[in-house]
Amino acid sequence: MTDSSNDVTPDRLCKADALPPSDQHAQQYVAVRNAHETELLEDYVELIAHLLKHQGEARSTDIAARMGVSQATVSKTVTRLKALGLVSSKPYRSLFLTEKGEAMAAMSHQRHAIVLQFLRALGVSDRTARIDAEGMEHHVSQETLDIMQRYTREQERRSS
Amino acid sequence: MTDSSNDVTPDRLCKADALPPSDQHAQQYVAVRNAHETELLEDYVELIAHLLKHQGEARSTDIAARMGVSQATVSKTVTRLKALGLVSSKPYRSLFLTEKGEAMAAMSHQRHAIVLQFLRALGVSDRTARIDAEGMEHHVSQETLDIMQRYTREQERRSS
DNA sequence: CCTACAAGTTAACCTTGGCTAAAATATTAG
DNA sequence: CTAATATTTTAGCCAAGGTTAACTTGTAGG
Repeated sequence: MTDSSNDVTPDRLCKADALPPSDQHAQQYVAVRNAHETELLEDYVELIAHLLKHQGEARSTDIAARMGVSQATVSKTVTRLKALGLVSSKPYRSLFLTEKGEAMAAMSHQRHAIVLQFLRALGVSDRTARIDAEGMEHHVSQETLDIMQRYTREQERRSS
Repeated sequence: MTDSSNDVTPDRLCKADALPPSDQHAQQYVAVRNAHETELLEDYVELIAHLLKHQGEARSTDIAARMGVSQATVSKTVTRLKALGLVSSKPYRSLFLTEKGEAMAAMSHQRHAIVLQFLRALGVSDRTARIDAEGMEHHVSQETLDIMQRYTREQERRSS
């Protein structure tokens, strides 16, 4: 029995609780896995962009400190970012973003900002909002982002 | 210069945009990495609990289909779940949750439901809400969950 | 100028979470 | 009961993202 639709399921137990069909359900997990793949890259370029803008320079040391990892890890990840054409740098020198990297950083930063502002508008404390936004940002679709942005604006309008 | 607080930063460019201090910033990423570690485990136990409840049985085949991975992958992950004391099973037979596994499944399911309902209450379409909830659920703190739940109830009250 | 220290890189290792292919075990049909 | 089919497990592979330790390169001070 490969198909689970013709089963002797205790249907009395479920209701609105039912899962979507297998293939559709699988796509959800696939989407999450895909998000995971780019997550770290996005965090890096976002952070690099920020450092470039606010410190004038993006150094491995600072990235390591901010990401909470060792410099060796940064070095390895940067190698990957370079291979992907997101970052450029000369050996032992500080980092720069390619156009592609900048584009990704801008997108990522915008999404991050939308989620963060939304959480604050909802009433979440600053500390928590920051942590949650960091984790959530990569999993929020455009549709939801639009709705969040609308909500935030609505809240701001009211409190002014 | 290890400390980045005494820098010649172009401060005119920032504002509300400033990053938190390095150590605090690092904690955010650490939190996300920690969440990632348990994410998959939670998804598995949640799914197993669901299958047990709705199909009466949790089989590797179904899990593989629902998660969108190969059976070999399921087998390997289940080994890990068993080592962690979340799942029990005899070789070549279907799976069960330990008490610990059931507790985790219940928590995870509740969180999932809160996030999903919240997104729907916000006005996100069902399809998108499902996908986003799947990705977001592991990154939403208790504080935010409480606020989401309150919001959802508020919405439901209004539309009745 | 050269020496010490800071910063970046490399090497060797680990775990997780995927995969395919092949082997072992159940189940079902004839 | 046995043969075909379905399911589960195992083995061997890979990439990502961590680690520490050792090495290289850059930068300041004396």
